[in-house]
Amino acid sequence: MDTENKTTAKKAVTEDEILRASLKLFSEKGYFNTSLTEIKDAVGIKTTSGIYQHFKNKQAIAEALYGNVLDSLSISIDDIRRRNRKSSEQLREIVDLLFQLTDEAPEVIKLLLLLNIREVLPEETNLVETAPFNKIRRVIQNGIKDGEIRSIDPLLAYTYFFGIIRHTLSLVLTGDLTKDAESYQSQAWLAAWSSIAKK
Amino acid sequence: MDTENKTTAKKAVTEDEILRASLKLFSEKGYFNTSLTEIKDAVGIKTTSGIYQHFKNKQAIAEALYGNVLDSLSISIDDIRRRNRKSSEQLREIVDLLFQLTDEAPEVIKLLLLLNIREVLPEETNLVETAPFNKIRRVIQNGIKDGEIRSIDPLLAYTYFFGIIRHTLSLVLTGDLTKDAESYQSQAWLAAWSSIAKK
DNA sequence: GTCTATACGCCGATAGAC
DNA sequence: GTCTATCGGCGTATAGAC
Repeated sequence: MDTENKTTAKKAVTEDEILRASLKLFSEKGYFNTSLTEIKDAVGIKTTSGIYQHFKNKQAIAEALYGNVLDSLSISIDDIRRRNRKSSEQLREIVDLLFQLTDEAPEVIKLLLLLNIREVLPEETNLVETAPFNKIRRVIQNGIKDGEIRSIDPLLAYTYFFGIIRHTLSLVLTGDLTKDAESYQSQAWLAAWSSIAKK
Repeated sequence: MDTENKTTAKKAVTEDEILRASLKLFSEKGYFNTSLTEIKDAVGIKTTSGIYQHFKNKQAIAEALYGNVLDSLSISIDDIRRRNRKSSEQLREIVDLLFQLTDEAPEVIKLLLLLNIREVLPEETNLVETAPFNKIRRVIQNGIKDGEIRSIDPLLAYTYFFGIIRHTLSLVLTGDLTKDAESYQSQAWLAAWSSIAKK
C-alpha cells in the first residue's frame, strides 16, 4: 500500500530472482563453479555488490535454497500424512512426489541429492536431524507398530528404503539411467517397499 | 642406480606424497575448500609452484586420485571374480571389501561416494562407463543367466543392490549411522541381496 | 534505501631468474 | 629443478551516488 510495503515487495521479488537464478546455476554447474558474477548477470544487476543487499554472502544463498527445499518437502509430507492412514500409502505418496519432482523440477532434486551440503555449508546439521527426515522416521515407526513394516531399527529401514529410491533418482539425474524418472517409479517403489515390508 | 633413476624415484615419491596429502584434505574438507597452499604445507614443499612440477593443475590431482581408486577397485573385483564362481558369492565379497574399506580407509570411500565427481571433473565419463562398474554389471548378468538373480534390467539390479549398500556406507561416513560399517554389514547385505535375488 | 564504484586479500596459475 | 615475481579472477567489504 504505502511506500514501505512497495519497497518490501520489490525487495522480495529481487530476492526471489536471485534464488531462482542461483538454483538453476548451482544445479547445472555446482555451487563452487558458480560465481557471484554469473548470478548477478542472470538476474540483471549491474554489480555483484547488489547481491549483498539481499544476502549476507554466497553461502547465505545456498542456505536459503536448501532451507526452502526442506521446508516445502516438510509441508508436503505433512499433507501426505494427513490424507493417508497406512504407512505404506504415505511412503508411496512420498515416492510419487520425489519422482514427479525429478521430472518436473530436476534442479530442486539435484540440490537435494547431488549437492554435498556439508562441503557447501559445513555448519549444517546432519540430515537425520532435519524436519522432513524426522517426519519420515515417524511414518516408518508407525508402520512397524502397525505390523506393515518388519521390526528393525527405523533408521535402517529408512536407509534401505531411500537407498533404493535415492540411487534410482541420482542415476536418472546424472543420465546413467536414460529414461525419465516416471519410467522407473513403480519398479523402484516395489523394490524399496519389499526391502522393509513384513513378508 | 644412476642419476636419472634417482631423480625419477625422488619425483615419484613426491608425487605420492602430494596424492596422499590431497586425499586426506579432500576427504576432510572437500576439494574446493582445499587450497594448493594447504597441500604444499602438508607435503613440506616450499611453494605451490613446486606442485606444478608433478601435476598440470589442481584438477589433475583429483583425476589421479579418482583414477587410482577406480583402478584398485577394478583389480580387486577381478581377483574376487577369479576366486568365486557364484554371483552371490562375488557380490558378497565386493560388499565385504567396501565395508572393510569404509572402516579401514574411509578417505578412499569418501572420495568414491561423497565427492561429486562431476562438479570437480566435468569431463569425467559417467559412472556406468567405468571399468569397475562394467565388471559388476557382468557379475549381475551372470547371476541372471544362472537363475540366482531375478530377470530384470541388470542396470536396475545394480541400482537397487548398490542403492542400499551405498546409502548405508554414506550414512556411516556422514555420522548419521553412528557405529562402524562392519556393524551394519550383514543386515545391509541381506536387504540388498533380497532386493534382486530370485525368491 | 537501492545500486554503483572501487579496493582488498586469497586463490590457481604462469614466466623467468639462478 | 627449485624459488621469485607476478598475473587475472574470485568472494568480500565499504563508501558514496541518486
